[in-house]
Amino acid sequence: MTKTPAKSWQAIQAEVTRRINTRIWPPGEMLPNEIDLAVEFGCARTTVNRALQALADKGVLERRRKAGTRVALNPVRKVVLSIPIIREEIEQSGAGYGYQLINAQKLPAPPAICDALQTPAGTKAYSVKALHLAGGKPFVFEERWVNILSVPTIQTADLAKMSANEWLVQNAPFSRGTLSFSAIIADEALAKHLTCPVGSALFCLERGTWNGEQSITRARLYYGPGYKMETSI
Amino acid sequence: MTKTPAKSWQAIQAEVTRRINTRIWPPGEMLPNEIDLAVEFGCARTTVNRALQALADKGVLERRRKAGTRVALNPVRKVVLSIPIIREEIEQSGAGYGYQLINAQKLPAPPAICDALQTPAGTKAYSVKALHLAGGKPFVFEERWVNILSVPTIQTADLAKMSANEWLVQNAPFSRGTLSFSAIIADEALAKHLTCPVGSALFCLERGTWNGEQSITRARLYYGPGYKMETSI
DNA sequence: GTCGACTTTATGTCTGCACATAATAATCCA
DNA sequence: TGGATTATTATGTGCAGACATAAAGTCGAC
Repeated sequence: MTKTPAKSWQAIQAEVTRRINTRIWPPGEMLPNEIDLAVEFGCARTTVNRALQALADKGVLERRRKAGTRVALNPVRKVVLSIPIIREEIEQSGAGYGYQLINAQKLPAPPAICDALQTPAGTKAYSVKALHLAGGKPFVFEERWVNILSVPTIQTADLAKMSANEWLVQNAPFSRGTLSFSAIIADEALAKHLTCPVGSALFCLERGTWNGEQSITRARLYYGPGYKMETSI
Repeated sequence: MTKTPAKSWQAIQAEVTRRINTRIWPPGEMLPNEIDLAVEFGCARTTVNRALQALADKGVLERRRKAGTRVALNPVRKVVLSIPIIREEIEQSGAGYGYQLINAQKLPAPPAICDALQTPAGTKAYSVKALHLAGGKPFVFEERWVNILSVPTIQTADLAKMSANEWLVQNAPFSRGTLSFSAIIADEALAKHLTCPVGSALFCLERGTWNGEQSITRARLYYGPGYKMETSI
């Protein structure tokens, strides 16, 4: 067996990845325990542990106490997706960022929203509609409901100057959230806001946030036609 | 200052998260260095380091040598998205999984594909079209091109029995890949395959994989109307 | 004053050791 | 034989100490 001199845990990670990719350790294969690997690599077990844990986080390895470590049968299931901050995303593309508040008002929330916000049916919530512009053109249409039981102060915020998202980030902490991606047909209202044809396919990102058990907000971001959200593995 | 007895790095992570959420450390705020935190928490610096690193990985903190650690201005940008294995996704929903090969043949690849596969324009590639069924109904339509310069053996694979994805996972290792999500209008061909109306909005996942500098495959998965890809933060 | 070289500092990582924990394997007893 | 108890084992985590490294700050030469 070839001696593999390793310096850092990243080097070990790379070597393990290489062995997986070259099928030295095919999917499903058990790999030697940390102590043996540490001996082989000439380093401390802690270092091996760190490398393997990182790979397990990525979903490349599956580890169980006592059972040991094995190569995941379905590699590459987990991807780190950076949810772009709209402003940054636009500015990085070189276009100027613009923001336009369409309206913000307290309204009786539709049943689906009351359900999502966990408020009694018919409760009022704060509705915010806004447009994010790239180079003066509509880029994302934002449709948001804010739970005024959790965040009453939003009603006094000047959302024409600061986007609801930025305001919430600074004023309403949250502990967990959900995200979903879907495709949706542009109806007349959406088409008008995004100045695109009715019937276009829009990429939709829906986000809900909670602070503990309290629901904060629920937002839908409709991206203009042709938008792609990209990431790499 | 209140003494915070901490047991594990997860507890420290939780405490730091709490301080961020409650604005004790607002966005942009510098936090004490690891040594001071270790003293405060009554643990080793290693333990603090681990907690903070985990938070930095999540995008909650920004760390730079010498500069120190600060609360990220734009929290929660990074999300771990588990790309569902179609078969598992369907089986988990309780529906039976079905797979149907539509066709697999060597064809001159369109320019966009040659470009993506990094082969000379007009080169032939292996085209695979297939359908994944949930409970007998079309769920995902898969349109794939495989680089036969990198993976010639795919031409002899029996893709009626094993999906191209599974075959590739077992036979063609890759070192990196790209993913993109978008929304697309169902044209006649797509509508026919997915038995949905022409003009439906389809969620589209496009994946490209490479082994080193060699391109392996490029696939598009078209999900039926109404599909949502979900994750939580 | 400006540019480089040196110092300082906070994080990054490694080591060796110890003990905790989960899950399997082995054993024991009814 | 079968079910519960105990041992074994691989990973999970903690600690103290050391050195590495990047980057900000400082100081000196010109």
